[in-house]
Amino acid sequence: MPSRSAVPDGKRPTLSDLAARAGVSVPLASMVMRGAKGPSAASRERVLQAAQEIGYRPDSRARLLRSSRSHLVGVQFDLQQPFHADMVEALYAAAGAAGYQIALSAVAASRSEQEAVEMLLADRCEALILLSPHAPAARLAEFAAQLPVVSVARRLRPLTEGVDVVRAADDEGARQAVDHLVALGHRDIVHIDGGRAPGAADRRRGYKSAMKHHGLTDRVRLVPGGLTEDHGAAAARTLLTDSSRPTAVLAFNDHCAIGVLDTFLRARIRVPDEISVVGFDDSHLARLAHVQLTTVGQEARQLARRAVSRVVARLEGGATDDEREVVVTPHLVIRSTTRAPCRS
Amino acid sequence: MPSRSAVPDGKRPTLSDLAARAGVSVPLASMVMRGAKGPSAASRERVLQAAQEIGYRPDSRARLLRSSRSHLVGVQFDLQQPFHADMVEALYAAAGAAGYQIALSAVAASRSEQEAVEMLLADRCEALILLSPHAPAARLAEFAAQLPVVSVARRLRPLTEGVDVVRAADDEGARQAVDHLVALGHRDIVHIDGGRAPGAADRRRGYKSAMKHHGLTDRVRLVPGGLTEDHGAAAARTLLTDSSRPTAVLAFNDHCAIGVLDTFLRARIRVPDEISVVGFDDSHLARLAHVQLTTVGQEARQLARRAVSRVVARLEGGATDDEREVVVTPHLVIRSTTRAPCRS
DNA sequence: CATTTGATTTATAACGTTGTAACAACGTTG
DNA sequence: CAACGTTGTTACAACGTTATAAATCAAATG
Repeated sequence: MPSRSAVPDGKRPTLSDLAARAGVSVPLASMVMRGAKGPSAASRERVLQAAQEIGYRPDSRARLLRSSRSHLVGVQFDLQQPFHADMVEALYAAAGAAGYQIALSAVAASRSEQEAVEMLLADRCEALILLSPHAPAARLAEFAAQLPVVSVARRLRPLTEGVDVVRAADDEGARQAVDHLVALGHRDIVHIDGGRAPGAADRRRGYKSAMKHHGLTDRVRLVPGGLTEDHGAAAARTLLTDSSRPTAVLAFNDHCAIGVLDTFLRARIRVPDEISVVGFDDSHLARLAHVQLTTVGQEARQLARRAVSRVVARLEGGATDDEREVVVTPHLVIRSTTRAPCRS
Repeated sequence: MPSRSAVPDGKRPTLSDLAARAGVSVPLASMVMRGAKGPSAASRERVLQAAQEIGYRPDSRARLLRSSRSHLVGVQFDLQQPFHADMVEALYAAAGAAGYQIALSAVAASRSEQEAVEMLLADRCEALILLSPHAPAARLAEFAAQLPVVSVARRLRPLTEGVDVVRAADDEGARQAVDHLVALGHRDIVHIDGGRAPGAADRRRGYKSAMKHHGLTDRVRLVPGGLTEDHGAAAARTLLTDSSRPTAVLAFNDHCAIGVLDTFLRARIRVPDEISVVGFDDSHLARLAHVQLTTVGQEARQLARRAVSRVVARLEGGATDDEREVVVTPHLVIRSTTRAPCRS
């Protein structure tokens, strides 16, 4: 059996191995390793040198155990949602900047939110950031009784005690999309909605209010849709068999928009020449070279920053109640699926 | 400020809080919580009751610190790769079944593999499972000197000391795709390759050898491609401007195949009526309702199982050197982008 | 020279858990 | 009745780290 490290017995080297090697005391080695001020330049040098030699790495578990603060934020995300991937990346950055670490726990078909959260709690996280949690508000409230909880992208109404919400302004996003289309000259703008999905009601409302604002109340048209390509494709087929075809479509999200695009492509309807399509989320789907979907961006970076700063505020005592719900303004990402209608 | 738990001072309840509440000693409470045999039914009842009341949760960090074994496997994955999402899900299941837990560490544009691994090591993982690692073999070898390392989907040649490899048989996958197309009656089968990407050489080889096996050596045709939709689209355009168009295309991966499909669709070439397309990976892209791509499945579940059992073998001493490289046979998933050619 | 100061370093005690060994309390057995 | 298992319980020490306070030492002061 090959040796696993520079320490004879094959165990992972500890602070006392390090201290012994450097010829100093354990606490001093500790101070050097965590960059505390105090040790002289010479000692620091010796310890770091020794650390290099024996391949010492601090054991974060022991560290966290000792200090009452763990500076660890648990993040629950869904493996299959591209938007969550963007969020997790942004969260790493935001948390790091605030001096916190992140513990990931994934949700998937075979792994429930319950399991995911249990694990984060066992890991001694100081706070939870849940991406689009599906758990009932009551369960979230239970967690919130133990530690700060932030729900990202899932709105809670009424505001649940102790659970902060950070989300995009879905209504505002839909409004921006409509404004953009109207500015291009569109009037017959259809919204394929998301039914009972989180955010769907807001997007519907934003769509309607924007149409009204542009004096197009009589052109408002909702087609039942959903979250998937299939929903989009089905809705698009409905539009095709229709006598009066709209000149623009605002889909519930990118997935749905992709289904719409594909159906149109197969039906030989050119996008954006004959009809414009707008999605929602700015997921990586929208950015695919052959898709280049105009879409409403959710500003993952912003959402992440706000979620983290909310958590930090709660933990470090700067939380104010007027920020229990943080709403981030989304912004339209204009790509190649929108253009002026060929004739108005 | 609202109270955060059932314990007065707002701290997370510990074993001694629990023991005090239940009127027993700390070790006894510990035994109950970890389900050890010994405590009487009455004590067990009392402790569990108390745990319920004060919302006690074992602190996994303290647990792991105490016991020399952590039973923790670190998994490094790429947030943006759908195939990794499938693998992570399968790994949770496989590790759980083997009595191990998983610590996730993500790689993304703003987070390097180096950082990801550092964090896993600090977390006291006993082994690493790296999904398609890009780090140079030398770095992997360094890690392997400290703990068991498994590289999934990235082949290492020569076999790096201490690093196990678990991967799909890329050549066999390509072979299966060609066999399927030939069985349908295709003879002019083009391969859009992946250049220098991991696995590309094997897929190329499998393609060529299968063609040869079917007596189609003179029909072998390679078009330079790559990993993205753009690469596929570019290659497809090359094929379009060509005098003799093939009847089937085997793309390097699903992304590439999607680019091909889209280009054909825009050029009014019907798939699979006029031309068949096969992808590679069986990522969620292939499963999209409007894509339904015939593709070579990588068997995430199998790969995960083998990776975990490899790790367990190393940790528990059942490792044999003849399994340093585990190759899992992929299997073709036939969907709607392949069909017999309209005329041979 | 005794004493204070400031800069380094160290001893000690935690953090929350679990393994080991010891300890009661009990009925059994020779 | 003493020795003996059982069964259930507990004291104690450890895991690797860090916070606190105490100790050391050189230089600077009175």
